Amino acid sequence: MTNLLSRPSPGTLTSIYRKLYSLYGPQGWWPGRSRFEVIVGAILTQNTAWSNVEKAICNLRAAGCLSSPARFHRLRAEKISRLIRPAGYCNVKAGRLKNFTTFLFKRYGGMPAKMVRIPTPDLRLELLGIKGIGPETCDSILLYAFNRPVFVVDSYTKRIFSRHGFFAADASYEKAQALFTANLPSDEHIYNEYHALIVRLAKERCRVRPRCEDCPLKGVKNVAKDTKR
DNA sequence: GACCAGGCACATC
DNA sequence: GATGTGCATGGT
Repeated sequence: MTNLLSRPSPGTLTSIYRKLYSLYGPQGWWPGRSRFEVIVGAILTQNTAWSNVEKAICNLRAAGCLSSPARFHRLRAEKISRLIRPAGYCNVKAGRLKNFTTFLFKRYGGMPAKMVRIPTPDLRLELLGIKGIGPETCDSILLYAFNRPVFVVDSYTKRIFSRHGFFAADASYEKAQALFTANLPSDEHIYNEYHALIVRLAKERCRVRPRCEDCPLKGVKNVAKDTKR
């Protein structure tokens, strides 16, 4: 019971990573001045272009709302909604941000730094328990705000790697994630760059030329043994 | 005017 | 469990 179409040859995913890294270089993810700001960005970027998230974050910064979680937590949802308007879904996201800060204060006294001592699997479950934080947002927070070696699977990753036969297009989040964690060293730096590089690749090429002949992934050997679906 | 963008929750079947 | 829909704005 796997959605994997084939098991990649040893080193395949590493060589793709090297290829992308040599092509694009370090991506410098995640832009954010604090753990809290990274978390806010992770929620704001749900189904939203980062350029629009930046506008919302600028508004929050200018209003002094990101100087501390406490400051943010005191804001009313209506005010947050106004400030994050450029990021879209402002009412929904204002609620989600409030859900997170409510959790943060109830569980950790409003201090993200206190979350660093929690083991990754436990922290993951806690975050997933917050309404508005799904697998991708949760893993983005773990990786980019807390430097945990958790691979983030987004729609680009699914689209690109299913097209190249690594897993079925309808593979679950966990199955897709397992492909990477099982075939890469458990290294926060690699996961950080890999995800960012996939996004870069998708934005730069695949949207324009979905079947481009010079795709960087083309020619990378994937296939060892076929396995059942 | 259509489509897409660094998702998620909820209702329905 | 799978699928469809609402949520919203800004750029191309």
